[in-house]
Amino acid sequence: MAVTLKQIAEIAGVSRGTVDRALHNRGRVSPEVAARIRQIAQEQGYEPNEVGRALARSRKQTRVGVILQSMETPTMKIVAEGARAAAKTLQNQSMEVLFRTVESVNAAQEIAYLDELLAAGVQGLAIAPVDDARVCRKLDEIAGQGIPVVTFNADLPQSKRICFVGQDNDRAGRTAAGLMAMMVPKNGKVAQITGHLTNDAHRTRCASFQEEMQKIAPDVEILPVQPCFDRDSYALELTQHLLGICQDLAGIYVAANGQHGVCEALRAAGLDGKLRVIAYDITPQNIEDLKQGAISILIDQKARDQGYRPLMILRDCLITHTPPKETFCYTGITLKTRYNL
Amino acid sequence: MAVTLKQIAEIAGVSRGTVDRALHNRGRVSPEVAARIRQIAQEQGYEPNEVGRALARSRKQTRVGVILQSMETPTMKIVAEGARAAAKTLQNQSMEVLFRTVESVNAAQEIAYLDELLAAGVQGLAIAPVDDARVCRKLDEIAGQGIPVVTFNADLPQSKRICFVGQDNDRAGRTAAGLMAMMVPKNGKVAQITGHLTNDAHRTRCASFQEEMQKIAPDVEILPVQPCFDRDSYALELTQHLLGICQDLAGIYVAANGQHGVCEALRAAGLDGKLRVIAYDITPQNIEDLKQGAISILIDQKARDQGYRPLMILRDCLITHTPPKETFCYTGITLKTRYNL
DNA sequence: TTGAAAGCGATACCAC
DNA sequence: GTGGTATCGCTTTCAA
Repeated sequence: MAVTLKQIAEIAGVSRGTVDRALHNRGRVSPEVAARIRQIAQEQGYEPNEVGRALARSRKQTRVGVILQSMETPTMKIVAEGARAAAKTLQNQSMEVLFRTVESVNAAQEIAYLDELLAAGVQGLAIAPVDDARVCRKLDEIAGQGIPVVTFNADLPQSKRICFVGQDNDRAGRTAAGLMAMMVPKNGKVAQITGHLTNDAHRTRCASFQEEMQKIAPDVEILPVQPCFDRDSYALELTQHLLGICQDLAGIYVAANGQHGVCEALRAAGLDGKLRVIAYDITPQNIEDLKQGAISILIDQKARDQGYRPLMILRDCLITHTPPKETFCYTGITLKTRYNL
Repeated sequence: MAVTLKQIAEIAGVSRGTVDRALHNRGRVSPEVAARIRQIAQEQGYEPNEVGRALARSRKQTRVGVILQSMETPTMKIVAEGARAAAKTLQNQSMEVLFRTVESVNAAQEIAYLDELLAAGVQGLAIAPVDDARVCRKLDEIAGQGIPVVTFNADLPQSKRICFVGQDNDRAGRTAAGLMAMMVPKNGKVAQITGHLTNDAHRTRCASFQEEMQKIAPDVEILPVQPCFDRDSYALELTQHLLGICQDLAGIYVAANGQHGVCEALRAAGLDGKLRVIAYDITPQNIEDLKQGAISILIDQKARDQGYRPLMILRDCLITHTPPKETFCYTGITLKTRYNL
């Protein structure tokens, strides 16, 4: 059995309260006594029992808020699951988590919920933010009150949030390039379809893909980025058009939504499985298209972690006063084929 | 705040002890009272607080043993890390974990350690077993005493272990095939290098690879499996020989150790990065060869999980009396390129 | 069959 | 500055 506070107190000939204060720098301990206690703790290899701590802390509940947007999307549903799982774990500890979810993209709603959560007395916030200046300002205002804010899934880098949890789109784009380069023949052509040209994540995924492809596979011709506005119907048309004008198309990089449109176009042309398609996110539809061979490889963003980790970060901030080590807390990039779903 | 045992006791007008006995079927409670208590718990949505439980249980320590073999290998070192991490978490709860490690493959040593742990009074065992009939018999003997045994990393399927935690070699082989088929040109040739023809994992990885390749890429010629006895030097020679006799070699599947030998041969021939190499396990050397482009894709076996999960399974067995749901508890198959390490 | 009470390890508040 | 003490939620004797 590991040594406990009580044992250290006995060895030092002081009370447990004093040991606690000394070891956790809570003050009100004379320097000499504190030093001696720390010395003993060191010698005995004292490590606080997290279970005991959690239970003791559970009298003083701390309350945090979570705001999720685009709840209708499959990815955000997984993110939400992760957040709920975290909330459940933390409930057993000392944290209460208040959820607010918004459908699609709605800055006004997010701001309203922020006010609501603030009024409910939350001491920390995790938010999947809409890319909107007003939301950004609001977050800065909240952060100014000393309330830690964590962004997840999407970031507002210019805001005063303490950290961001989500995908590294630059690496994701390069990962896609690395795979594409290994899968298409020299002198093949590769098309890029993205969601919105104005979306930061989408832009980065394409820019990095393109840059990396030029570096590692200069002989492969990269066609210009085509936005499909995250719509399958547009993606389908775009793909059909591409197939028409470009005989030697060897691969399609789908940086955002619209994946199924691409797959349908390929299927209609009898080309599914013949071209290499790299796309993002494990959604039911994508899984289907992966299984049927239309999508070659999916790049996944560990959506569950994106919901789970922000709450753990808030716990560390609020309970153990440990700020996150990194401002950018990237969730891993995982690769899925039909064989390792 | 969630409802507690105490609150339920108040509502039911009985003591906490009675509620506890009723809800956890510990007996010594009249059926009517038990029914009423369960009813109330249901209504109130009672869920036991895991932190409270863990703390209360920590007075009665339970002891388990872990035996690791082939400790000199990079993979097993990672497995060991996972086990140590689990031990640390469990220490805060109610479990003491005794470790025994053996270098290379040594059935006699494993058996000696099994006896040692038994003598130390372990109530559960996790073991990375040597494939040896005596070890198998010993495990059966232990299981016969009612001590749950979990195998990990390698299995003894014919033994009475309650479950196995490790890689699904069949799926791993097929995953490799899926990738290889997408990366090599039609009519290319693919070589297979394995460790030992007698090793079950190695054999399965190759057989499944081959079977799947024939199914999805019948035009690709698969060369016969060559064992390199897990040695880089042999793998190097084998690869050089292959390159000599086979001009249109497009890929090499390395099912076991010897990866670096393959990479060196390719490098010497100026072919690193030109051929597709699929290999197993994230080891420092493999990471290096992946970064330098000699290895195309690594299939990883989540070695950490293989050490971590067996101990959690033992905890569930011994503390909450929840047997594992699955006999084969496969750790995920993850794919790594130089971009998503 | 039931209740009362001690205790797991840590925290926090209140006296002194 | 320091010690004493109640408490978190649950388990487990020990009496009754």
